[in-house]
Amino acid sequence: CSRWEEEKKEDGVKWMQLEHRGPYFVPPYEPLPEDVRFYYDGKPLKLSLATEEIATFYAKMLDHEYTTKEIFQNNFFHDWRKEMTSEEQEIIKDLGKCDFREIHKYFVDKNEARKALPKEEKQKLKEEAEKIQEEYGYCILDGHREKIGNFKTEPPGLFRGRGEHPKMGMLKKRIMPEDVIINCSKDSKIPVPPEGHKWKEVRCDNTVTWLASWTENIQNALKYIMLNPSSKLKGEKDWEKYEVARRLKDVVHTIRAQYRKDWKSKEIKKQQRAVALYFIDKLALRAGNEKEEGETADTVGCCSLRVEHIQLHAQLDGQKNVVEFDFLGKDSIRYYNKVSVEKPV
DNA sequence: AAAAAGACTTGGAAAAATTTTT
DNA sequence: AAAAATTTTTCCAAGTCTTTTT
Repeated sequence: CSRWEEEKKEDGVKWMQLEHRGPYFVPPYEPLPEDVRFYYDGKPLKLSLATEEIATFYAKMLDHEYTTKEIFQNNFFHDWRKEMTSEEQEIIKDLGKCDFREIHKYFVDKNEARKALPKEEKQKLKEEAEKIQEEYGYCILDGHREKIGNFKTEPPGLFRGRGEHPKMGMLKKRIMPEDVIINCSKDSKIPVPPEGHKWKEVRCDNTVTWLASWTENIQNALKYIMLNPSSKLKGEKDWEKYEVARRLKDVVHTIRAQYRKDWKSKEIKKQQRAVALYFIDKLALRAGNEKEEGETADTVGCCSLRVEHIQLHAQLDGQKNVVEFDFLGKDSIRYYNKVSVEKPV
């Protein structure tokens, strides 16, 4: 019996049994050695543990272009100050007077030391990582041992949006067991939270595929621990997708004919839809959804294109009827293209 | 009906591992 | 053996689409 033929489940039900060990938490912060110092206004200043940790996030990024951006600096400094003790808040009032260079150097050196480690030391580290992978990297789903995609919680750090993101530099907080919702089957061994902690919630919802989730503090969005694409659940979904594509192949001619007809429609909506469909088909543009302004970088897809994103030319570079696109798409990737289109468009 | 929340997929960048060149 | 180039893997923000709430 092939894995594809296992009994069909009820509508929406994704599994009957799910057992795992919960997410693997990143190790706690290790304080800097005494001789690695932070300087404020030229003088060394000993920081509290929490403040120091956040300082290291910034220090590690010192040679990254992010740290030269004003939004990044402002967001970082604002969030950093929030976590300082009141004494620290009294002193540290200007990011320009903060000197992270010694901390930065410490991490650069540390990285190099790690690279130069003797071969057997490296081997040992590798084996330890594999042990963790064995323990936390797999789950039991309906009797099969399946690989998990991301079994570690995301480490704390500074948010790096893509493109001109208004939230770049904000503090991404450490995920605690108290933030995490565990999803597993009732009869399974329920994962044990780390010593001295408890889960936010343990639930048994077999209509979803995630094993654990938490709310991330930057966008206030949910993050999930899910299976690896090689797993059965994902594989099946993927297969469905290709099935849809296969069916599409048979009707694509009809769709193309329909939208050509709709170009001449009297209804403006129909016309717009037809033109959009044409661009998606011909240029493989993304569909494009609505989204909140100011919360994210300003990017668009096909249906959210605005007039300022295109220019029309009856004649350009020896081609007729050219549409010139210029906009930021997913991840603020610039989309720039000139296409000659069929006349009515 | 609209808006918000939830659940997944996507894909680029960075890191790590591996191979090739010097 | 070191360095450089290339490939693979990991990571995670940012999309899309669906479901739930208002």
